[in-house]
Amino acid sequence: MKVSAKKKRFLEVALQLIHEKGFKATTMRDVAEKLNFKVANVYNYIDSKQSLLETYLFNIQNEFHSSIDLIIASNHTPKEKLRLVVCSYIQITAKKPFEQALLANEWRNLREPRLQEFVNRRTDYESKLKTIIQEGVKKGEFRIVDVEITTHTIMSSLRWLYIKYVHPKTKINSAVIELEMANFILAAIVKN
Amino acid sequence: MKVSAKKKRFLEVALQLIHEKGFKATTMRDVAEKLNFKVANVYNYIDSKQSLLETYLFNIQNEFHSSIDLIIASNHTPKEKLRLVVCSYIQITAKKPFEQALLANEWRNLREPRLQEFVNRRTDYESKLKTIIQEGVKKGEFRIVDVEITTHTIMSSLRWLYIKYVHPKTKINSAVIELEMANFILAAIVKN
DNA sequence: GTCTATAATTCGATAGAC
DNA sequence: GTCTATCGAATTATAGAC
Repeated sequence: MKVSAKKKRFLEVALQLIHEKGFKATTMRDVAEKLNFKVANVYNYIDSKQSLLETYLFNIQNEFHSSIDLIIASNHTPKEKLRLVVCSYIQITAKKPFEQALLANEWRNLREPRLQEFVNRRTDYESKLKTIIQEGVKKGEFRIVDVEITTHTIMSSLRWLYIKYVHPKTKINSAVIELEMANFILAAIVKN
Repeated sequence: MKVSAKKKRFLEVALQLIHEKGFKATTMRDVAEKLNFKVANVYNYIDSKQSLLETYLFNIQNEFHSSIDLIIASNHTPKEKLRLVVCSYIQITAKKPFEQALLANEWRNLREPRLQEFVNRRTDYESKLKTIIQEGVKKGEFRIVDVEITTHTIMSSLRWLYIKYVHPKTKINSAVIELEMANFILAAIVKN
């Protein structure tokens, strides 16, 4: 399915506005105004405001899953897998910082049954990461940690990074960020 | 100023609803209904929906500041200071998990000029933590890290914890969580 | 403190002409 | 695809009686 250049622009503008003001606070009138047309035209591009949110969230969520699935299926050690998860997380964030911001802040605005679907898939991602941690502890690569707390903490520690890309004060070097973050997280749980 | 038991109950119910549904999505009708009276009575307890949000956010923000100010003024080493910051952060979260959730998720709904005020104070808190990290690096207690990234990462890693207290699956032992989190964060940056 | 009634706005979405 | 016009619903907040 082809997406026209106009629709692409619509989706970008809406995404940025929703990030800035929040989903509920962003009106379709806001989006239309920024694109210099009237509200009614919004519905040339989307079915509803809700479906718009769903598009952003499920697309990037799928991307995270594809990425971690590849890593889990690989033959790396848990330590290497964890480093790869961190780096790929940052790469996705770098590529789609606004979507990542929505993932962090706006998913609550989904409605059932999509909300439950989203939460389930997020839990699923957490379980995948948890498996890596667990394996690392079992193999003696990682310190003995509370696996659930550690998994949540690692995920949470990465969650702020979109700010770096949304509001770049200077030119961003993702390699530097990847190194810094991976060092932090690995140092936190790898055995000496 | 005395707060009546009824007002206290009102503030609690409203807080929980705002946490569950989000600030924008929570209507004063929702709150009234849960308290078994009509919408109009809401305004016996508050001036406006906005001022309600401000109350929650600035109260807990002040608590975080009081706490870190004491730690900074102490004679502890940077490493000990960081441990204390982590532990006091968790203690405040344990005491006020719903307010902490608002701090993480709903602050965007503040309006100017209070929004700017809030953001400034938050930046101020970050600077205080940054100072501790910087001191630790300078004294050779901490690895050489990017101080800004590390500060944000530490703060972000703590931000999910309210979930543990809002949805307690089992009886929560805060001492265990404090130990686990402090170990994680200190291991991440303390030199061997 | 509780109610009814209502003002004043805002917003998502549709109808239908061009 | 763009517009005007408008519906219908929801929401914050106030006025005023009891």
